[in-house]
Amino acid sequence: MSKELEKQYNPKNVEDRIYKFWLDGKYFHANRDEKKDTYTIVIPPPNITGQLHMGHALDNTLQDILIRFRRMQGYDTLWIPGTDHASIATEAKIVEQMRKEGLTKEDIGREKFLERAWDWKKQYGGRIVEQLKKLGSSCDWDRERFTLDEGCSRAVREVFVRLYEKGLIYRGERIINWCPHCLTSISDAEVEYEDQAGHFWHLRYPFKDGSGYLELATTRPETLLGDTAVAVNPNDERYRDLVGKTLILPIVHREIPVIADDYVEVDFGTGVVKITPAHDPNDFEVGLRHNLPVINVLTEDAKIVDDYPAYAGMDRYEARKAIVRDLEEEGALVKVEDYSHNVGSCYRCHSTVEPRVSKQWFVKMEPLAKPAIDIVKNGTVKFVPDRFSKIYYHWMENIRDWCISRQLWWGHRIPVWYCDDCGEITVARETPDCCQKCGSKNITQDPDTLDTWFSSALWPFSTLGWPDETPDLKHYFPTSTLVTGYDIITFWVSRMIFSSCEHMHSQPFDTVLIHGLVRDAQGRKMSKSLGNGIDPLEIIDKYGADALRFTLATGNSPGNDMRFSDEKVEASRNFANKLWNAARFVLMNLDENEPAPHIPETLEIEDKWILGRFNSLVGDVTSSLEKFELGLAVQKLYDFIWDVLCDWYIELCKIRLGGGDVAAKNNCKAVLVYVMSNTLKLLHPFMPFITEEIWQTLPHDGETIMLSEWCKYDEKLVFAEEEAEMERIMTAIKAVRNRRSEMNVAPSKKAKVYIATSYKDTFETGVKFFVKLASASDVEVGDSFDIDGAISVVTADATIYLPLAELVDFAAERKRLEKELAETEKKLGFIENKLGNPGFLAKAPEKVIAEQKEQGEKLREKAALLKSSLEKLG
RNA sequence: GGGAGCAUAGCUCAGCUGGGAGAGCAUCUGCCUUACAAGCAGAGGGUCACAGGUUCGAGCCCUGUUGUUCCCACCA
Repeated sequence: MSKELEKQYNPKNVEDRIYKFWLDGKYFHANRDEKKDTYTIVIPPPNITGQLHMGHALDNTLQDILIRFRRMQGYDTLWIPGTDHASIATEAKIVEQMRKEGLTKEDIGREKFLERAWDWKKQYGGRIVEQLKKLGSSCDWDRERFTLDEGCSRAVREVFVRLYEKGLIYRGERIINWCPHCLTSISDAEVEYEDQAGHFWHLRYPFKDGSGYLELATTRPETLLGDTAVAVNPNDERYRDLVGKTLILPIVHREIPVIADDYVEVDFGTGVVKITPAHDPNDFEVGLRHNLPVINVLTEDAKIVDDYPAYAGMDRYEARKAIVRDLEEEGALVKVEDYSHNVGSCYRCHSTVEPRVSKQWFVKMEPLAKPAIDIVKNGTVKFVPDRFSKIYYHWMENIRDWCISRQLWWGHRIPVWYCDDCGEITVARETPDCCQKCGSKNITQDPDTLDTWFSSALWPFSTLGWPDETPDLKHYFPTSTLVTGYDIITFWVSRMIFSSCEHMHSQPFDTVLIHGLVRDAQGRKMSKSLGNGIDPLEIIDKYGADALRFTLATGNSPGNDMRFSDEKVEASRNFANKLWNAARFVLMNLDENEPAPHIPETLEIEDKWILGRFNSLVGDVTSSLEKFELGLAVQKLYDFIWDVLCDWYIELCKIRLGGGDVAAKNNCKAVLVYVMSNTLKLLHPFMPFITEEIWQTLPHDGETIMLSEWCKYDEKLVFAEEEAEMERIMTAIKAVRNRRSEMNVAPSKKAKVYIATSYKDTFETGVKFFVKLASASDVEVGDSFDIDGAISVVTADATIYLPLAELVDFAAERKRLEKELAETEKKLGFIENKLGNPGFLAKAPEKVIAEQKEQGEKLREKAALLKSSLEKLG
């Protein structure tokens, strides 16, 4: 024993070693104990392209806190780690990598491309996993999964086939969001909208019969090439007679009809809308209703098609300029206005999305959404904080069919084969060798892959072995808590919920704990383009993982964003150091063969006080954690360790530890070890490394703190009387310190202290505390004293005299006492007012009234003592 | 256009089901008191955005206003 610790805590000497110790001990591994209740978390799988950022650090810190807490509470805990193949993001990276080599996807072909992608995964997929370990994450690495691994792929195929067979997956020619840069369709959720400055071009389309023209406005004049009608509202008096007439489309000189449709707003613009079914979702709908032709004028990469020689090959914006110029020449341009409108862009590459008509696979959402809404409404799945369920409902209630096919190569290939002979579609779990209808061997698999979120939607059960009925699935599903940011509720959380309802007939998890974004010190979103991102690994390197975790947990309430700054991490680092030094103090007082933590038979008042305070802490921290109030829990721990344990209890212990009474010394050590060791347990989920390191050096039972038993609130450790007594003493000590400080009396200058009080026993017990903590040379306790030239310090329980006559300015002393009396009487006034209010006495709870009475009594006593002190001053 | 969050000490934020406001950092004063100067002991600093309302009592609940951030939405 008597291990020496360094004077300052150095996480670098500790963290990697401790993490290896945990891994070697297999402490993270879930052993599937059928007798225990389970607590399960699945990690939001980070992209294999990713590097650990502050968002991950926060997300995983919160998960690790919860999982460590529950593990110590005795649950059979499982935290499943894994990564996401991130089809669009990864493919973009590989394409970019190839571009630098002068290669394209088509150059090397699908097979070679996928080889490259898997190489990428091998090379970089493990990077973020290693970074999660640096953070201290206690994941069961033996169960690590990947969304594109064998098992997840089986789950994806199973789900696809099931939904197809139920008629919930269909293929259709629809207008979808197309990214002209990524060259793939994307879902509605993957489009980000923002206001952009643009223009409103007012155009006139002439009637074929020469009877004038219709004026309309557009933000995208280039789409005019694909116009197949012009629409007005059927109730619009101005245009009623014109419906059915024929217009000549400028430039193109195609004949198009004037149609009537409710979609057109009478009051907006001229009340006339050009209809381009191929390039606008609304126009597409109008086109369907009116059987309009769909004329596609743009290529995949958003250039004008060859059908229009004048503009063929032009980029959409180039074409816009050219067409506006030509419209002007033709006299069809009336005017141009500035106009700000909402433009959608790809969430991955931020190119402006192009609505495009194409054949895609969709999931029919309405039947899936209903049970998913119910399961939240009936409380089976709870959002924390609850307000996020509104976002969820809103999304689910207005949901549209989910476009799941992607024109990408990296991902789950759609399990659909087309027969080249009979045209039949074969949808199968296993790769078929012939057409299910005609038996032809000439079948070709659909070239597309599935949306990344299709596989992550199955994550809570695919990672446990589904579609097989594995023991893990039976034991650990449904999972307990999902921890994630509010930014992916629609992308991910909602899809896991409806997928689980559909395939598991149960909730995927009981609680969704939502956290906010980690912003920079100025409150800006951390982003690559701003270059204001803070690298968690650098922070860990500089301050340690515990300090980072503590910072992320502190002052963070569910759902709210937080700001991150070095100053905050410094404060956390200082706290770790404080704890470290408290441990050093305890250790240097221990002998070899010190017994394991226990509460001794004989307890002094200060022991009962600290045990009582500790016991309350146990209750507070436990209930806060159970309510997901991690920020509150960590604050309570900070306050207890620093203000209660270090600033008071350890100081008080020095009296016995420095004395000659061996029995007293041993009792003191026992309490100290007990409180320290158990406090470490409470702190362990937040600061796993330092708590393990210290716990190991203290007397302990068991191999590791992370498997030690979580403390329980104990009725036997309630010492209300002793706590009250200690508070009286502490209040008096603080008052003396305050007076001495105000008078600039150096701590080295000791003075005798006279305590006049009706709590004589309490203060007799406290004499040694005054000597130690209030610079007292000697203490005398009595009913009253009459000392000339002393300054008096008044609390509710005592008047304390300090004979520092040479330092006393009596005029100032009088002033000070008068001021304090005024303040006391003011406070007393408030309370007496309240107690004199019949409404208060009639309606306030007993407890509150009693508290107020007690407080009033204290203030009255204090006022009386102050008055008598003033009288004595003369 | 709809919805949500936030507004508390100079700064960053806590404040659980309503009982008279807290922390960290910063500032000021004194201390190397043998665990810790990444420390110890003190101090100053707030009509809890504004205006109403409910209540014996409001930072907390209700209504409105202002500022701010975000989400959702097919007005060309």
